[in-house]
Amino acid sequence: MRDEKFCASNCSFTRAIGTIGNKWKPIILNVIGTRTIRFGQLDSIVPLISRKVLAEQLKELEEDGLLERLAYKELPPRVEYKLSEKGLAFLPILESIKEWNCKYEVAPMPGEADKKSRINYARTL
Amino acid sequence: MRDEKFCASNCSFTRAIGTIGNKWKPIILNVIGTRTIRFGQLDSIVPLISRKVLAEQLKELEEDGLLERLAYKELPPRVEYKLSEKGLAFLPILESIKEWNCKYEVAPMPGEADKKSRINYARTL
DNA sequence: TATTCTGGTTACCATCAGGTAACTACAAAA
DNA sequence: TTTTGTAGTTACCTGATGGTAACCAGAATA
Repeated sequence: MRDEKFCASNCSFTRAIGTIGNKWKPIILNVIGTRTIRFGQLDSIVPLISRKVLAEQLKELEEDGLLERLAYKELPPRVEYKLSEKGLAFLPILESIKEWNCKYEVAPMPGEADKKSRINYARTL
Repeated sequence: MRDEKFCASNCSFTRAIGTIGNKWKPIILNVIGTRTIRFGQLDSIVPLISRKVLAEQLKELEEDGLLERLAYKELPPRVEYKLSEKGLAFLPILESIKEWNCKYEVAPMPGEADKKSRINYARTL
């Protein structure tokens, strides 16, 4: 999921893209935002993602220092995720992507059809 | 390459990620920057990308309004690419990703080994 | 006693991304 | 006459991605 060749580049930008440049990580970071959230919540809030992929992404985000994972030794288990300082510092970038897209996106809904089939990953969901 | 489900979301942010949230597009946009560049130049400047994938990405970027394509009716053909207003407006976001990564990236080169195998996508390359 | 609850992991399988090599057109140069 | 150069496209093939379903522990609940 992480691109190993990109991550091995001597270019900082390329390494950054190798780390967070896939489709799920920005979505997950955006969904978490400033809150603390459990695995099961993420699994139900982020649509279309499988537990397997979600677990992979969370593990990589933690390894890359964007995410903090708190596991409570209980049964049934409880695990909480929240953004680290590095992860929080990435949120303004996500905000500027939103602004950029709102400003320049053309014809977001040709025909206004099948609104119900659409997905919503907004943090407010 | 574009994620069709994301692009069909009713969430603007999700659509944005569906459009530019893959590993090649930020790299290509960064390499082009503010200059005008030909297909063959991109093909040789961006390492590890195949002509096939490069052509796909450029076509999608053009369709999504980030890129302008100027084809001269000559033989052999000449085609020039440059960022549109929308594409240029995305460059500051790439800059902030660079700053973010420089600030928070940890241990970019464990052991300082095999520097020569590293890739460089910097615009100055 | 059987079920539920959580946060995963594993095996298996299908789809897809992406690489390579060959091919196109046509003009100019060798 | 053959080669070169540009900007792709196409067929083919392989390796990665990602989905599904089953399974785990062990306490609490029914």
